[in-house]
Amino acid sequence: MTLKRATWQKTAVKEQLDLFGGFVSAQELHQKILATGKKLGLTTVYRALTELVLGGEADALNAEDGETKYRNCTPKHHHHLICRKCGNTREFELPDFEVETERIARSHGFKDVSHSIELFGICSKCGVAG
Amino acid sequence: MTLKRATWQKTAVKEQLDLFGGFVSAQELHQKILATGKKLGLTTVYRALTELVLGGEADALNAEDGETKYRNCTPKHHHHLICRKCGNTREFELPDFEVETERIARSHGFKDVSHSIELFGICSKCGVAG
DNA sequence: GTCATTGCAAACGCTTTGCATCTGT
DNA sequence: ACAGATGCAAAGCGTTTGCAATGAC
Repeated sequence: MTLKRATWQKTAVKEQLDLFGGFVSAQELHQKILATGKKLGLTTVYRALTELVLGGEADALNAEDGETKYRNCTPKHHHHLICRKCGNTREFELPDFEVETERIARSHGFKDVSHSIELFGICSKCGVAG
Repeated sequence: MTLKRATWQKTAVKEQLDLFGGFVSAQELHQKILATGKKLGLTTVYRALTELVLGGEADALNAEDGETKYRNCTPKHHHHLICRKCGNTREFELPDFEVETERIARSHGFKDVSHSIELFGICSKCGVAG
């Protein structure tokens, strides 16, 4: 039996993820924790994040740059609009679509559905220059 | 100036991508081409795919397993419903949503928008067993 | 004949794993 | 004290790059 133990490292990871709010890569999170003066291994951050995702306390998303980004699970499900040039992200909600995806999945006999919706574009700042 | 040259390798990659229809990883595509008797390097497949994406002839998507999947750019934009257990995929369309995403992006000052929508769930076959 | 393209192997970056040590319970 | 957790270093995996040979133009 794999019984979980509370450690300050795991607490630090969850705390920083919470504090950050948006999507962060494991490595960025690691840097942020180190910056607070706490010293812990990158491996531990990965393990803590995996644990959080499995426990439903965090979401994972595969970004375009190949990194896996994590975020604290928020009660209100929202999506991201990401600038291809500067990487700046904005959040938006899709109340109707949440229902729609459920319907589509059901009609195909799928259940226990989750969805990943990301919009990529050029933001107003980068659009002027490029 | 980087002027493009036509090679049978690039043709083979585009041809197989076309023929496949859905999302394929570079490695899968490489295997498929080898299976047709043509011999070419994996590197070449990656380079050909990158070229196709830049040229707007193919789309790229970062899958959950960390691989980058490519597909031929189809006039009719559709999305995927993927089974978490068996990996089986089904396609669906979201005519309304195509417009909706455009609207959302615009309202945030974004332009030149593309979107990635993937639904993950448990299909009927796997749902019975598991 | 030139110069982009190919293809192998080595390099890369992110993530995972092996294993000895440490620590929460 | 025991079993899970940590952290370093090394392995793993998909992808990219360096460079000599090749082939399209």
